[in-house]
Amino acid sequence: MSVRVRIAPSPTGYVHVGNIRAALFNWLYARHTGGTFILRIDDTDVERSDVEYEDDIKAGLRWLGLDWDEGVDVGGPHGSYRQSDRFDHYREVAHDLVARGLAYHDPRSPEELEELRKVAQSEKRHPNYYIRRPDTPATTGPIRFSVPQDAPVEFDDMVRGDMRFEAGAVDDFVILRSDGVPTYHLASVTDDVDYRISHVARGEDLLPSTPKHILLTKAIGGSVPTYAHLPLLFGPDGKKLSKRHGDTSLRAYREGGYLPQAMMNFLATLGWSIGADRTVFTVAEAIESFDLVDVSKNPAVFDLDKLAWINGEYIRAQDPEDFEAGARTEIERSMGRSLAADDWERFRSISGLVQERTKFMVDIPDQVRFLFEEVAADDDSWAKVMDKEGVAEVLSAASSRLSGLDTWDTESIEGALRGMLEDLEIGARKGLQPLRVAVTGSVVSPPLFESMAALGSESVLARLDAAGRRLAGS
RNA sequence: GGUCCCGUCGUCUAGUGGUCUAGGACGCCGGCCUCUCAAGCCGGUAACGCCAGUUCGAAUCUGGUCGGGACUGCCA
Repeated sequence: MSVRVRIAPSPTGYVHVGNIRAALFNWLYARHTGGTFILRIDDTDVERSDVEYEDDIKAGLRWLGLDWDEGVDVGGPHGSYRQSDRFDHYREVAHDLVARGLAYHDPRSPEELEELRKVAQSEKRHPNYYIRRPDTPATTGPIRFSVPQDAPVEFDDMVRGDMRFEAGAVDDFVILRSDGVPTYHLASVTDDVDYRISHVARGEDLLPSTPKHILLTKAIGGSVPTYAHLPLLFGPDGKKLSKRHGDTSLRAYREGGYLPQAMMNFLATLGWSIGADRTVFTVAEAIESFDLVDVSKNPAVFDLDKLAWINGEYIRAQDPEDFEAGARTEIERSMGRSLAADDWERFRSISGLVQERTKFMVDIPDQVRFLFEEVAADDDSWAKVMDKEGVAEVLSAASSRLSGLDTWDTESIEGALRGMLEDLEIGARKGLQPLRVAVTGSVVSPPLFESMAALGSESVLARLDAAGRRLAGS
């Protein structure tokens, strides 16, 4: 039997990294087994669903390279792959269940049900002990599935092993709301059956719902898929990763200077390991060795420090041309203008040095802004190195040394400035920092000689001069 | 309260009865390199929640206990 897996996100918010991790595992499993990866949109909650969010989901998947074989946009043999298009079908399924005596209309009010739950709780019974089929049949109210009480529900979960739920612990859940809209349980199970889903790999938060899904699947005559419940992603505080922890939406990382390959790699290490001594690996390698049965049972904390490190690893490993192209995008966006030819050349002459020290793509503009426009030294940098004894001498000595240069390149600049250090009998640290601040506007910058070479003699000399004047004036 | 899940360094994990005085990675600390910042290199820090039991032998098996978590809706 061929593997058919799906992800079924609800478009009720920007796609969460936890859902993306689940998508990744499903995708890896499909690619590893040569199976089919399906994208279905679970938009039964019409109130909260929005196309903007569906677009966000698709954009996120595309960004990461998680291509789907069937589903929204790409189509397939099973219709639209959007649940809101199939409401009539779900209603038929629900009413058919009622006709066969496997489900029933529940005429009780929410208040009555609430009361029953309270009673059950006070008696320390299963909370839904009393939420069962009333003695007298009704024809109005939401439709509940009548949970068979004769046998426990058992299944073998690919990550958790043998699972067993007592029938009495499963409540008669609603499958069709009184307004005729199907619930998640009905729509999801119906689709999984119709689409011939073979494996359902989803978050562990759905584990308690699984017995319901199995029972429903059997009731509508489908074959039960193999389940794999993935460990949840936690925030630093050990609670389910949520908005409270800041950036839980994939979009935040897409816009935050992270490389998609780095994100993929990081997500793959959460709950899965490719081997004892490896952390960084390619997508192809992950596909090669991934299997749902190897997924860990325990929850994983989403560690931003490690993500940042992996991102740096990927940035340094990028092809120089790719890095430059990505950097250009960031720089132009930050500066609000496109780079002129000479701007671009200046950047390219030190791009290798920038690549080595970039952790996030969005940090690039600040590192090289001095190449494109005049930069005023920030107060901290100025106070730290310029308000010191002998700085004026350093500035003028450097200026005269540099202005006498015939060739303007890294070697000659370094030669000139080393000579200056000897003349002044001061160390490199003390003698070069003022020049760095004067030229780049900051105590932190790419290497000085290369930066000067890239900027050009005219600008360098002018900035040294300007710094000297600012020093004299203060 | 109930049902269910989980428990190896701060974090992600390797580990399936002996090769574990528990390995790797991030982080952190120290050093080297060095024009700043990174990167790189070297070294260090730090864990089998606890108690019984099984066994010649347990991180690995069993029971209990403690701790954490998810679910408990006409949301998904």
